[in-house]
Amino acid sequence: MRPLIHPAIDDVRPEAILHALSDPARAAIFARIMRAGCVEACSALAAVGDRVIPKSSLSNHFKILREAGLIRSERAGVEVRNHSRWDEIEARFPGLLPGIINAYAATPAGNADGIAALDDD
Amino acid sequence: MRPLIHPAIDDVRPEAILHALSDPARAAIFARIMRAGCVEACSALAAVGDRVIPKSSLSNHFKILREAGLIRSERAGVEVRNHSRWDEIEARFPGLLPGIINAYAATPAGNADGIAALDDD
DNA sequence: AGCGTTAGTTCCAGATTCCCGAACTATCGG
DNA sequence: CCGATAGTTCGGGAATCTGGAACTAACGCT
Repeated sequence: MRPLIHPAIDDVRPEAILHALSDPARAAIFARIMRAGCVEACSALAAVGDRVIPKSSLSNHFKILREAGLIRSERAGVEVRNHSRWDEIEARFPGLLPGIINAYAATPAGNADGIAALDDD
Repeated sequence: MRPLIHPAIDDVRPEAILHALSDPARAAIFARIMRAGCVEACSALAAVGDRVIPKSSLSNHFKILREAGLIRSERAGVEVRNHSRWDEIEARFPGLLPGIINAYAATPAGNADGIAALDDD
């Protein structure tokens, strides 16, 4: 159980972010973490929309989001607390994340998965 | 040889765009088509950065860009002319493409592949 | 301390997707 | 009709994705 690798902000690559968010389930998870500011992992997110996601897949999704630099995960007792790295990424790649989140929000499927538009908040 | 399918703009899905552009080679190709307004396909784009791309891979890249809704391809004699669908996509998903292109442009690898920042044009 | 429970990770095999050389098709110029 | 050029399709090995099952770690309780 290795200790949760996070890339430095300067090592974050756009293709990793796009790949991570090109899966609607991961985009929905990220939107939820972003919105909540901090969401504990698997148990709280066992479903996206109406689709149930197995624990192992969920664990893998978090890993991909983490290694793309989108979230920061820290162990808090039994569970893992996940924060979005929104501000860091917005500083490095301005407009990237808002564009992506709003694009999903402009879509029926995205809405069904709980991705809502930002309009600066 | 079926006749080049393009999705209607309302059928374009964000995940398809993100997936298409999550490959740096495809992002570079798209940036080039976008910048030139219109670029004939394979022969003119046989290399991205310093990496040579085989014809079959290139053909596949164009297909993915096309089916994601990012470009429109039409046969012109022997060759295929590709146009970016930038305006349509910008109207449907405002800020999405600028965010992505600028993110790549903010990166050494992206620059090496010829992706330059926009700053509205 | 020992046990049960809960939270997540790791392992692995089947399914899917990606990559690219080789063969094929289509169009133009002579 | 022939050759050359532009691009697509085919096929199979490589890489990646998915999810069930087994495993590990941190409590809470007695």
